[in-house]
Amino acid sequence: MPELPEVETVRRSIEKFLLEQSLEKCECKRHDLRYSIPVKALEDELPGATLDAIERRGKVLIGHWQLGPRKRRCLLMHLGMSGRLIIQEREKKPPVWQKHEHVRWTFTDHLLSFIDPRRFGSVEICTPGKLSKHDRVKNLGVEPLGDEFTPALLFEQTRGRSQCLRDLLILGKVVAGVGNIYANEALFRAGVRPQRRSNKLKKREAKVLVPHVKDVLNEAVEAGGSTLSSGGYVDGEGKSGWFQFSHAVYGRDGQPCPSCQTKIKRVRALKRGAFYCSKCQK
DNA sequence: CAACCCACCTGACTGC
DNA sequence: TGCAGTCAGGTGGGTT
Repeated sequence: MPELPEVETVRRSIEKFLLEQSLEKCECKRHDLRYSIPVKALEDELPGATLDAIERRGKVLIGHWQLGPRKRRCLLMHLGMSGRLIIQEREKKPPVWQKHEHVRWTFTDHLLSFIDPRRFGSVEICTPGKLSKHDRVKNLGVEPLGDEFTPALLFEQTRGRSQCLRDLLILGKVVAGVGNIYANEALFRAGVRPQRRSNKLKKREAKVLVPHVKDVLNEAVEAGGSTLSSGGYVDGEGKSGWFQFSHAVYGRDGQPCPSCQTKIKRVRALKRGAFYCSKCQK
């Protein structure tokens, strides 16, 4: 569900409302998410701490907490397919736990809730020193919106790989945070089919694909992400995104291509849909 | 190492 | 209205 733009939108909500705030308590309703939630550390160690910074690596949110003069911890949060982080103003009475609300952080003025019906998401904790070696972070490719993601890097990384480009983009080893929606959209803009083998990508195609990946992601962040259906993604304040109305191919199989009116096709790869225009994309 | 398949889990939607 | 089948924004483990 949440790809980089959705995670970035949530990150900004958290930054806006929770930075420098002190944590009063943390409660865990259930721990059996994708990885077992460290209940004891969250409930016993974290209260009294201050959220110093919130950063994003790919689709992973990393909260930096100051627990004491020399004690710091990093909280890694992944939203999986259906996860949400919702911020509410604190009322006199704590609200009843929602269905699928698994963790709740109570700050001085706000509540932060981690809600995840499918439980593919995770909440983990580690020390700052071990952050770069953490399982959720250590194998991630470059940030797509950063300077390291260049046509030269993409071209070099496509050599010797036969997997299709859509998969190369979403699997995170080369570039981190691009999911199925934005991979399909960027490939459409670049005129390259999602099922094209990576090692068949030409240098001049890499040159246009990389800026399109960046543009699609930046536009989606500006639009607050994509909300695909009711009950779908919302930002920290519960607001839907609207980039779904700008999708050219994703989820539009059978509908006309916005550029040439040809019917958008859908194929399956890695058990997931890939969408393209057979006329505009080669 | 790379490619591929599958499982994890719940809910929304489609078609009969 | 119900019920079965299909699909979903992600990712890591196992197998070939």
